[in-house]
Amino acid sequence: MSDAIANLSRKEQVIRKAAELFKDKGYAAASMRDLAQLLGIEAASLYSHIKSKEEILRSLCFDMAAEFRKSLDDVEKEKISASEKLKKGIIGHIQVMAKDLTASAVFMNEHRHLSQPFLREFLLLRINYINRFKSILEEGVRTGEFKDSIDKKLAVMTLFSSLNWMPMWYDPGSAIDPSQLGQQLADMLVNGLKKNA
Amino acid sequence: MSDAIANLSRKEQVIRKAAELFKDKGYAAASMRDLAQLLGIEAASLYSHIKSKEEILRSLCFDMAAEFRKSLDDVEKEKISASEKLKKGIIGHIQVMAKDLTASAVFMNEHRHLSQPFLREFLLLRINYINRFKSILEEGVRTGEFKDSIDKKLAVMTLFSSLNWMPMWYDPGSAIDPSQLGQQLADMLVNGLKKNA
DNA sequence: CCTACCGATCGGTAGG
DNA sequence: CCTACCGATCGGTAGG
Repeated sequence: MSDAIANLSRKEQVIRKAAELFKDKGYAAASMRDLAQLLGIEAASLYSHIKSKEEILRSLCFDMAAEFRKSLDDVEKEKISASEKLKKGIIGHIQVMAKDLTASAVFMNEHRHLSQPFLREFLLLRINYINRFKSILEEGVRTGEFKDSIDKKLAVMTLFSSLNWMPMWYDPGSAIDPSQLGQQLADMLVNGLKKNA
Repeated sequence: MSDAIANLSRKEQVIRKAAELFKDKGYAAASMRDLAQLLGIEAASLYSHIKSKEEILRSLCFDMAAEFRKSLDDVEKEKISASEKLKKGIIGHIQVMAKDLTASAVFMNEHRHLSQPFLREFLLLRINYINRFKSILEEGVRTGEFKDSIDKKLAVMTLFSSLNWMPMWYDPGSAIDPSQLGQQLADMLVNGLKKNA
C-alpha cells in the first residue's frame, strides 16, 4: 500500500507539472515529450502514471469545477441579502482560483480540448454554475437591491469574465491578497467606479 | 493587375476562414489540412496565397491591434471628462470587436502562439493600450470623478477581462446591438449594479 | 521507469 | 491550384 501512496503522489506530480505546461503552451501545443522532460523521465514512462494526455486535462477541469461548486453551495445556504450573497460568491470563487492559479487557468482556457462526452458534461456544469449566480442577481433585482435596468445576461457574463481572467494577470506575490482582491472586485462590480454623491 | 486583385481577395478568404478555424479549435489544434478542406482545395495550394500558418495569425492579431489603437486615438483627442472618455473608450473597443468577432476571439486567445519577435511586439502594443486606459482611470481619480479607494490595476484588468470575453458569448443576432452593449457595459462598470440611494 | 518502435499527422516544398 | 513527397513530431503501445 505504500506503493499505492507513492504512485498516487507521483501521479499528482505529473498532473501538476502538466497543468503548468498546459497553461504556458496551451493543451494542443504541449507535448507529452515536453512534459516528460520537465519531470526528468522518458515520454513512454508517463503512461505508467496516467492513461492518456486527455485524462490529465479531465482531472484538472473537473476537479476545479467541483471546487467552484462546493464554494457556491456554502454561500447559498446562508441567510443573507442578495448583494451579500453575490459578494461572498465572488470572494469564494476568487479564493478557489487562488488556491491553484495554474489549474484555474487551464480550467478556463483549455477545457475546449476535452472530447465528447466530457466536453458536454463540463459545459453543463459551467452553465449551471453561471445560472446560480444569475439567480442571485435576479433575487437582488426583485428585492430592490440592484437596478432593474441592467441586462442580466450582460451582468453575469461581465462578472464571469472578470473572475476568469484573474489567473492571467494576478501575481500571488503581490501586496493584495486573494481575500482583499475578492472584496475589491465585488465592491467594484456592485458599487461601480464612480464616487457616490 | 486584376490578377493581383483576385489574389488579394483570395488571400482574404483564406485568412477569414482561418480565423474561424483558429477560433473554433485553437491555433495549435487547427491544421492547414483542415483549413484547405474548408476552402475546398488541397493543403499545398494554401501556400500560393500565404507564406505560412503563422503569417495568418500575425495578420489577424496585428490588424486587430491597429483597429483598437485607432479607436482609442480618436477618444483621447476629445475634450471631455475622464468618465466620458472611459465610456467612449469602452464603446469604441466593443464596436471594433463587433466588426469582426471571429478575429477578436483569435486576437484575444491565440496571440500567445506568435513566435518571437512578433510575440514581444504584440505584448508591447497590448500593454501600451491598457496603460492608456489606466491613464484615463487615473485622470478620473485626480478630478474626483472616480473613487480613490479603487486599486487601479485591478480596475483596469477587470475592465479588460469584461471587454475581451465579449466575443466568447455575444450573439450578434441578439436583441442588444453593439453600441447598446457598449453603453450598458460602460454604465455597469462606472456606476455598478447597486441602485443608488 | 526504460528501449524500441508504431501509424498518423503535422507544416511546408518541388515542380508543374 | 494540383500531385507527390519530405523530415519532424505527435500520442501511445509492447515488452521488459
